[in-house]
Amino acid sequence: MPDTDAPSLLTLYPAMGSLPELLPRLNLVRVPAGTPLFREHGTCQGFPMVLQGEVRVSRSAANGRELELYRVLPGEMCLVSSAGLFAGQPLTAHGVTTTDTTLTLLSPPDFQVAMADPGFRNFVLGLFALRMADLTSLIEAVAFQRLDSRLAATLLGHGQQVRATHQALADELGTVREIVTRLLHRFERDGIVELSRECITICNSAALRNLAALQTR
Amino acid sequence: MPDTDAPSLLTLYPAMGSLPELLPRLNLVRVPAGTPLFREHGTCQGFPMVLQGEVRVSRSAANGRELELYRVLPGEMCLVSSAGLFAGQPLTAHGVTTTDTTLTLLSPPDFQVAMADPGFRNFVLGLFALRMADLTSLIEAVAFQRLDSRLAATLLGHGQQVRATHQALADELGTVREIVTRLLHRFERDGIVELSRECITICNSAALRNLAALQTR
DNA sequence: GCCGCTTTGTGACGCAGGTCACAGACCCGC
DNA sequence: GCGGGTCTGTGACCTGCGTCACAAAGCGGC
Repeated sequence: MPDTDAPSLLTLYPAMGSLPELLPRLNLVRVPAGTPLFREHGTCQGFPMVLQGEVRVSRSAANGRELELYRVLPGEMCLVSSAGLFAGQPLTAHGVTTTDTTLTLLSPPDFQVAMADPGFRNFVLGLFALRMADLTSLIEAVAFQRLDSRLAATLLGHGQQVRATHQALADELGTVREIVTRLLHRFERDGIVELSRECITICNSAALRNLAALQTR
Repeated sequence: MPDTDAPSLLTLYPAMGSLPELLPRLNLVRVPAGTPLFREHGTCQGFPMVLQGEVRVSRSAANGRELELYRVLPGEMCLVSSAGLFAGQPLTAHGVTTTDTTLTLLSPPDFQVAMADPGFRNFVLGLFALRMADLTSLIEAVAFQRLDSRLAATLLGHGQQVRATHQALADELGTVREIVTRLLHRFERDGIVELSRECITICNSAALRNLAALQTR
């Protein structure tokens, strides 16, 4: 894992520039990949800001299936978790780091202070807007797109070489392992990907993009 | 349509109490049921606040199917439409009034002014939080619940007598008319509802609640 | 090499939900 | 009452996706 120094907080969160008084109170935390940061029904301590790494936010259902809602990248904040702080408490999702991650937590009172700043305010509102758009797109995908289409899109979002188990992909899509295996083999048969253990190599990304393009079910 | 005077803005939006300077700039608009307020890819003029009535926010897919995202009730604001103002422009949903509706529009500059007030800020953040929770619940429903379950829940949300066409219910659920008809007849056969043209009477709401309760598919 | 783990492959089977192509039923205006 | 509309009913059929119950790889430790 290439582990350079974390880029400075101000680079990723320029809106904090006008809030120098808060900076000393932010202590960075480094956590390894796979650390659970919060889970459903838990309470939320504050507003996580990611400096480096990635947080996977997903929701799991009764039957043990799971579905990824979105990922939090450096320069973003995790709003689902913080959303609990405004209205009814209980979190509706859980978050886990996918890689080694550096983050910091803005306490609720500090958040209030920060929100008094117009720049920070617009930053947060922008994040909210993006998330809402993400979620509605996900709704549309789940409701109207076929799984092969969604799997194609997911693969494209993981680079040329996708290092993931079929189960992990299933959890991302909200389905089960067998289906992912089946679809991947269909892709392989069509020369779109090559498969090996925990590794999917994309051969024909044009075809994948084609599949990913809206396709009713 | 029982049409009393609209309750005062301050009753529904107490957070506006500390912003008296904005009140004179808010002019109320009355629109009839079925008025389209905004559509996807449109731009957004401002932040709609509903005083009376209801706005249905939904998203439609390529194949002509439609899916309701949520409804905006008096005392709320429509955030999907306003979200476009922060980040990338294009709206991802469209909104239509379901009944005669009274609303007012907060212009973007006025919104900025309002957001400077801590009370209003928390009000807006609370709404965002609620919407996010709504949307994630919808995602879970669409991904993991069966249609009979979701239909049951939808019926329960419409009072004792549901006045709606099967097509309208289908649009709410993101499915097609035939399926709704089929499921409703199953409900009728089981003595849960009684059917007549554009009207569904709930006989056994306990059974409906039972159906609506999480049920894997 | 042996053993136990995780990951993958596979085929039979079921079923919810979507599609199509209708036929009635009801409603309203003329 | 007749003819247009919008609603509703229905049955045959298809298919994506999930379930189950396995078997076989590959990988690692000892």
